[in-house]
Amino acid sequence: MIKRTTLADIAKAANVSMMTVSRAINNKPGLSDELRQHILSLVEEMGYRPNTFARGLATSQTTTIGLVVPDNTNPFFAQIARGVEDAAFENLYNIFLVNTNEDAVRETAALETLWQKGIDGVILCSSRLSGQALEYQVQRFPAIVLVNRELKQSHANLITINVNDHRSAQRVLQHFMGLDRRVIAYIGGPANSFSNQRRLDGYKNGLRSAEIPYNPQLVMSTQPTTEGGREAAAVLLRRRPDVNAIFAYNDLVAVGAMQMCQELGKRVPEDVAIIGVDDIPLATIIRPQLTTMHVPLTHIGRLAMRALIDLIAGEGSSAAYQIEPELFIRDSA
Amino acid sequence: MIKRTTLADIAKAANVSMMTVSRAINNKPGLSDELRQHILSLVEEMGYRPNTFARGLATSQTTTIGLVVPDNTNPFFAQIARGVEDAAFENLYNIFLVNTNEDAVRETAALETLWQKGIDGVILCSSRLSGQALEYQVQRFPAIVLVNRELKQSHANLITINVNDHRSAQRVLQHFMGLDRRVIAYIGGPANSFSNQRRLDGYKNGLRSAEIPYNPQLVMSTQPTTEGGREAAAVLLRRRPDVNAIFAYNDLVAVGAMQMCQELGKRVPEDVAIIGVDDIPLATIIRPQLTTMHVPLTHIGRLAMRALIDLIAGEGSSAAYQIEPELFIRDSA
DNA sequence: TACTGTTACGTTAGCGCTAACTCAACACAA
DNA sequence: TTGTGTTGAGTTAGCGCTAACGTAACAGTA
Repeated sequence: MIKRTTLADIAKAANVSMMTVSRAINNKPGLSDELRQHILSLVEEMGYRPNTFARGLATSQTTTIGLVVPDNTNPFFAQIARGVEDAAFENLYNIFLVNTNEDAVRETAALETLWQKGIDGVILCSSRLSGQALEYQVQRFPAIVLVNRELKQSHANLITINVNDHRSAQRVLQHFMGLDRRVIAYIGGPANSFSNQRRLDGYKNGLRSAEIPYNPQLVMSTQPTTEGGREAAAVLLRRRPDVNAIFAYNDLVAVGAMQMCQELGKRVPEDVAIIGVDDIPLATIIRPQLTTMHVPLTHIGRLAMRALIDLIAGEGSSAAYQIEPELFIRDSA
Repeated sequence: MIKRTTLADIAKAANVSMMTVSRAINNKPGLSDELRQHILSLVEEMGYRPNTFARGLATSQTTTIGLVVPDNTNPFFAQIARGVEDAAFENLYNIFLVNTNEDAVRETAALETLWQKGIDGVILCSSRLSGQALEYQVQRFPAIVLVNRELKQSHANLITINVNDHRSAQRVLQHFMGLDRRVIAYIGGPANSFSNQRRLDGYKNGLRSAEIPYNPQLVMSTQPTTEGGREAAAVLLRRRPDVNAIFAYNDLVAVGAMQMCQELGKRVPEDVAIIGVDDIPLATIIRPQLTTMHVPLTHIGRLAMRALIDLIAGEGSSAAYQIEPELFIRDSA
């Protein structure tokens, strides 16, 4: 390991005070351009890099944020994380990545250690915390961005980013209507998921607009995985073999449902039309290619990071972004 | 934001010196159990959490490591990252995640900022750095684990973890032989990839054992994506329509190749047998399910993290782990 | 009794940096 | 000449913590 060059080393070499060096490297006024150039060249030459701990201790600012996701393996969060990381890199921020495994206890523990690290802010995705616990976290961190979650009260240091699930579901139903499908099932995600609730509302709403009565038999709840989609579809098709359209919680569920349909002898999209949500890479890999509500995941990640930076800088203000997904019509519906 | 409780606050409340409190919370000897208990209860009560910056500055130890991957969106790295993160969480470590986008310049920049943060160690996956640049990084960090990359010289603070690509390729060829396939193509990854080189060697070796002459016409090089697999397979099948087995660089390439085969009227596995490497989730989602060399990715991640922790603690020593993949026979071969 | 070790603490100093203040030198106006 | 800014530095203090050393009190040994 290399011994680090410190501010003091530079100061000695330049025969000035540490403060002058500090001003030079932080681009602050108070010294002649000539001297600044001289110091900067010494910095370069001696390979000086500021110690982030010392700086953090002195300023109580790190250029570090926390990114909390249920599972970075899930393409949905992987894409968001990538967007966050890209924007962070461009702005010289570093990110702590933590998985919560959809577990509120682990999520709390993660936020605890992040807080100890004194980070500047958090991007919290699909939080499973209760409203109260979330309020606590919001007021303890300097800045926080909530993705896929809302909060009743607004806070000066809080920004939320949500997909317009309600309209998303309505758009899907509208497309099914255009295809003349009337027996439309909804294979939803975990019951405690907020976006699931909103999509279900949108689904009911869409039915109402088309004057189709809502039938609980056509609504399932399952894990947001292909396996979950398979199981739910199996149960659904046994219960209601006349189903001719499925709106799935996400693409993973949609793919699972699609395969189960095919295994049970249904053709997709001829017999059963299927639409997912998210537009993960798998959607275009699978055959037939999946019709889905495209959600700009990387964009959301970048947006979250930029919003957080503004919040940290005190330039942003409380806001609630709504992301409007777009229907990408491919082969499954 | 909440004003933090400091060591001094606790010390004052307990009417002891800060050092005694420090000893109590760090579980070090030098005070009575009674006093320790009293202090710990005060810590609990007053909600004290040590400031990591101050501690880092005083000890030059963070409990933080860097995880550098080409792209966290790639299921291969996502799985590894998940393993790393899980092991880190269990050991109370935090991880900085950085993407390099397969770009050596960005990789260097990433390592630079990580070094500034004074992290305890790095897990560097599929590094694109030159041997020389890598040597430099190895000697600058306290501890480093290289995944999917080797280094000629060994270092006391370095551990490498590699998949046995050579044997992997041989195993694939052996399986093809068992299926009586003799016109075997290799669709490789980027030319500058090390594992690609090793797999190609294994491929050649496997051919030699079977006394099949090596034919460059049957070897392609492409991007490690489904799109890359599609393109390469299209070219390959035009050039050699008699190909009856394809060994793909990874599962993504295998899936792309499989789809192109099907689109060109070849049945998989009857006309063309296909085997990939990695066993990402997609392998069991796609139909026919992909026969592939299973690589225990999450396990590799956990192993990397544990090895790094040992290295940091000074308990580990230079080592080169070889991971032996296993052939998972499914439907594509 | 004097010496030696052990236990249970306290003191000092410093990690590397920056905020906030001080101060000298000079220019310029009244 | 005196007063008033302005510029370009330096000085001081402290962020919160811990390593290393110091020390008082007591027990055990010869």
